[in-house]
Amino acid sequence: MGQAATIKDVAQRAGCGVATVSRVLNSTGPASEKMRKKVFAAVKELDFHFSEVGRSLQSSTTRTIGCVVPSIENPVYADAVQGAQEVFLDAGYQMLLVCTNYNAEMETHAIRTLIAKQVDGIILTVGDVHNSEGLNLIRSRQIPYSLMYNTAPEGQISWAVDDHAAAARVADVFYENNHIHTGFLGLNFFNSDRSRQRFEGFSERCAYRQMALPALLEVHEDGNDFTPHLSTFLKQHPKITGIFASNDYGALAAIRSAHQLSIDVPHDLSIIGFDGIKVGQMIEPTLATIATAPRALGAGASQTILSMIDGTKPPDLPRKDQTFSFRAGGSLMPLSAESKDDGKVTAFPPSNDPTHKKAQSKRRDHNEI
Amino acid sequence: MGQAATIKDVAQRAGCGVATVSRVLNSTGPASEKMRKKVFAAVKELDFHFSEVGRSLQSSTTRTIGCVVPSIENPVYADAVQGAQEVFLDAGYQMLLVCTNYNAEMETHAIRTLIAKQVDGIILTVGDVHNSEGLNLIRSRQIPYSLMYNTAPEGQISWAVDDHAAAARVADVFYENNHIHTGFLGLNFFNSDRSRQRFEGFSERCAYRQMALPALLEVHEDGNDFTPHLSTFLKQHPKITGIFASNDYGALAAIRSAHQLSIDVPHDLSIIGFDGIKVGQMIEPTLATIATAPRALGAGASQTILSMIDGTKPPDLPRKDQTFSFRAGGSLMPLSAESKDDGKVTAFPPSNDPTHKKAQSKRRDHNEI
DNA sequence: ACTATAAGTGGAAACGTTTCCATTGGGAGG
DNA sequence: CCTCCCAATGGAAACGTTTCCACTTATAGT
Repeated sequence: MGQAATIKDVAQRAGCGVATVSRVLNSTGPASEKMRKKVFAAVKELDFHFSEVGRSLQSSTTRTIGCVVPSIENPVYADAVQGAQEVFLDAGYQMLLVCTNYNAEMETHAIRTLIAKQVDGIILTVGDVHNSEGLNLIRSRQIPYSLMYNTAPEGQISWAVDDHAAAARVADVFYENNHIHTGFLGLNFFNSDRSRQRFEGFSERCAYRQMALPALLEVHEDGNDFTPHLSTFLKQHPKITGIFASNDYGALAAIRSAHQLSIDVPHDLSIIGFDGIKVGQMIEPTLATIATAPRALGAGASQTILSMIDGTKPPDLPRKDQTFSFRAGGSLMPLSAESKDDGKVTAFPPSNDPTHKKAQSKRRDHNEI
Repeated sequence: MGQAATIKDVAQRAGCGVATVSRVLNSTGPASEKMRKKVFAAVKELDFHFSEVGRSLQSSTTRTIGCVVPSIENPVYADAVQGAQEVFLDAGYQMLLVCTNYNAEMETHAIRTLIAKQVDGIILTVGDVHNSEGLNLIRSRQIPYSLMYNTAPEGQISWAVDDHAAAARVADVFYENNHIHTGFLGLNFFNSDRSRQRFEGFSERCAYRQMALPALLEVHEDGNDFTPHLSTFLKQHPKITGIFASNDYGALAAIRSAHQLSIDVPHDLSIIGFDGIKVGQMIEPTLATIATAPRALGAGASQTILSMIDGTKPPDLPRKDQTFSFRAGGSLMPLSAESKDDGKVTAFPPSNDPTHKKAQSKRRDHNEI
């Protein structure tokens, strides 16, 4: 079995021209039964398979899609990529995957190469949607594409969670549970516009609800040394009873650090995450969070691209408020309304919750250390 | 900017032949300074980039690698894939990713297509390494490949955790901590030879240590209803003090279910997981587990393939006992030696641990309900 | 001044397909 | 028996590269 057989070998073996072989194998033209038999026999004997490269050159179509995401170590992207991949695979496309590690240069280079490889479409999450060289290339080349997890600029399509609205929803939830003084835990705050969007949405709704403006605790991904940061933060902002973390890992880290500081979650401190990773429901306490559907987003983006390719009607984008939902969990607990000591409106009648009082004093103890 | 410019357009614009353009751009032959200037100018004006498709056809090389894994929703594979991808990207290769969802048919089909696309190499995790049609195809075509996470059959290369030895190590750990009666929690037991290998390694070492043979609790991925299974299992095997879960998610689920059954981990029941996922260290109690290095495995497999391609010396496979390490965690606690009531050798002097006694009685209460 | 060499260049073949077009042959309708 | 048509077929061009080879020109050595 030396080198792979080509269509010429088949033609020779079957005693016909290459055109006939092509027609038979692709059922794309007339052929006598006799010839068909001979061709199929030759194919079997030679174990022939078409070279997609030759095909691509001729048809200028590769049945390959490019996918560019920051990292699949983040399960949100991993799920989205997998969702996308399944849709493409079903449609007969394979997927070239590139992880950029949040590096703009890699992003540009990867996209350039994808274009050179003549992918039929690109699905991507860029670092900065308003200033992406790669994205510009794609657009100028008129290659079908869909953004993912980027807030879509005017006239562009993006399958994304509405970070702004979701974060606002978190503010509502805190409000409904009488948490007036909150903090925002931002991971990669300056590296990811998503994190910033969440802070913005959260802050605005807090203001609208006449809650205290959230205090910002910005942390970098690297640290296992998060506990001292949290400690300092809570001392600086002793009134805080709830923390919104910009993603679930941040929320888990916060729970863990709180534990180490003898701050009980949720009695002393409520925590809400973002993303809805699977593990959030497998731990104790379960994580209150914004649940999202990464697979569905990935699948949607894929279908959009497929429909651009074959000209069919693209799927409707989900309504913005359907891109997420709040998922209750043990890390969030209502505060008795009495502790709303800041003169704001009282939405719920006070309830005497001894647990909470104890929690309060505990916190105070801690802060006075 | 209509259709993409080709090398012919450049040649025409620069007033030379295509051969010259090719030589200039690839620095693969002589060219006068004047011509070089003209060519580069033309390239810039036309925004020319080589078509990789045309190149591939001519060079029968695609600078593309195939990657086949069961699923990247499992962070172990996600990390391995990302590790592999980075190495390939650095070497100028991109990666076609296919997730098979543990489906043998998809596996075969995907591999067939990858071969048709003439990938320069394939990195893969197959369902059954002794009976994989796709793997046979790859081998008969003599395409550079490396297995990942499959125990390598004679003469094949695989970057994998030594499941057997790692599981044995878990048995040792239980033994050293005086846990003599153990259970094995197998996820996807019949779907994954990895799970089975772990059970085997664990059982054998238990036998060698003269511990009780582990009871097998087999569960399917689907269930949130794991708690009743665990309850039944523990009633049937009341002596069990330690459970080895075939992966970390199983371990987390076990901890959670134990919690719901008012069984305290680790006081009433110790749990050890497998894989060492990141989140295992972010929760309370932290998860004792077998830590593995998926990124390193993925990177190693990639380098093996790269060296097969360019004929350089491949990296050495890690020594089998270096593919994993035991990571201590709060979910495992030593048992006082006194409770080794089954007449086996006593490796450690008894220590009066009141906590443990309490735990024992608690468990008994539970079992009698 | 004349050759031997080297540098610079372009034409054309090859890679593996698909598809247009021309050619052949046979059957049906006149 | 002669046309006409259509089915069946094969040759060849085209897709975008690289590379072999042949050709021209200039340079240097005698």
